[in-house]
Amino acid sequence: MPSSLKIVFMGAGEIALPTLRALIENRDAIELVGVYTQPDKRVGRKQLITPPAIKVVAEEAGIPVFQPETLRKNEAALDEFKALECDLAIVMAYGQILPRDIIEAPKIACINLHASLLPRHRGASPIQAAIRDGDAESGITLMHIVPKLDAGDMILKKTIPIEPADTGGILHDKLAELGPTLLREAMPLFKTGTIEAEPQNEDLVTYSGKLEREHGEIDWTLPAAKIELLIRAYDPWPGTYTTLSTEGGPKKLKIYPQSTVLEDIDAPAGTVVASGKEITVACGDGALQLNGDLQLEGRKRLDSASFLNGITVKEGTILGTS
RNA sequence: CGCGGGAUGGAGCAGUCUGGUAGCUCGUCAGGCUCAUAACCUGAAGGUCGUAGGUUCAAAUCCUGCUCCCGCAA
Repeated sequence: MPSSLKIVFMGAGEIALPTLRALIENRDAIELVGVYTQPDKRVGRKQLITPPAIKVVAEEAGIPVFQPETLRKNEAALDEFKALECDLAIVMAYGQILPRDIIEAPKIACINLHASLLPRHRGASPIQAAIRDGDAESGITLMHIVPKLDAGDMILKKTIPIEPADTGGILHDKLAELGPTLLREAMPLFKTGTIEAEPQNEDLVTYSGKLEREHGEIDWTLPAAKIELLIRAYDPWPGTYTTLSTEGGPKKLKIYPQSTVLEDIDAPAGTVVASGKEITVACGDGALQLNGDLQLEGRKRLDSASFLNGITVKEGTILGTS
């Protein structure tokens, strides 16, 4: 009788939730001995201490939760991890680079679910990068963890197409649902001990770093098609914005999907060339008709027609840093 | 007490500094024009100005408490 696998799950991002839930529901076949996630952090306007959703779900299921600030050069945390004596460590959007000692601790393997088709888009923002770069498809890759970030040999992949209406948020949710499926297919491999893995082609590697709010500032000198991708890729995080000068001074203007690329418009980048129920902005190549919601700093998010009822944006207005 | 903006007919805003008849864009309804229209013209309905108190002859406007929303920050 094969004893059930002892598993440690490590994750922090929302994308890991369906996978964690699947593991919890599958506790007949496996033994979930611990869940690692990020420490509680101050969140929101009120700066309330908020636990990660992963922690809430794990605690509801009665699974021990660990939230070390870091695992690097942390003897106590390392001993704690080893004491769990797990067979398998499953990592998904954990937000920490694991030191070698942790990687080598599990008896069978330390594996990672990464939200891209590796070797494309290693790093912290693979979902946004896939849309931003105009990829035709994305997916989840299951791989072995090595000390180098997202560079391990690949075990399994699941691919889905990127639809024209997909935003970072939509694709994120689709990929999150892929996690449990992928794991279900992979689990038998670990039980039998035969794991075939394919090395990544280093020539095809791309990286996408952690995104900050400032990355969402629109550079109107880019081609319209590029900006359209950016607006979709960065919704809902980090969001895209430009600057609109008002009587009260320059204000941040958030721009939400969707938008339409128009050809054959010749005007300086950032110029509003049409203003009706929506505004059209000239870009480095072509122009972009902003059909999605707009939101001015301090105001509510509005559909573009409502927004323009109250705030007039005349043709000829220049958006961006003035 | 992290910093800041806001709450005004159904929607979005102006008016607040310098108290004195409630205004704009849109929507709704009715009528007109038109082959026709989401277009255009005319008219109408619809507001205890977030909430509680204070100052005043008089408060959307000045003062104070409270609630809710949003931008930054994390």
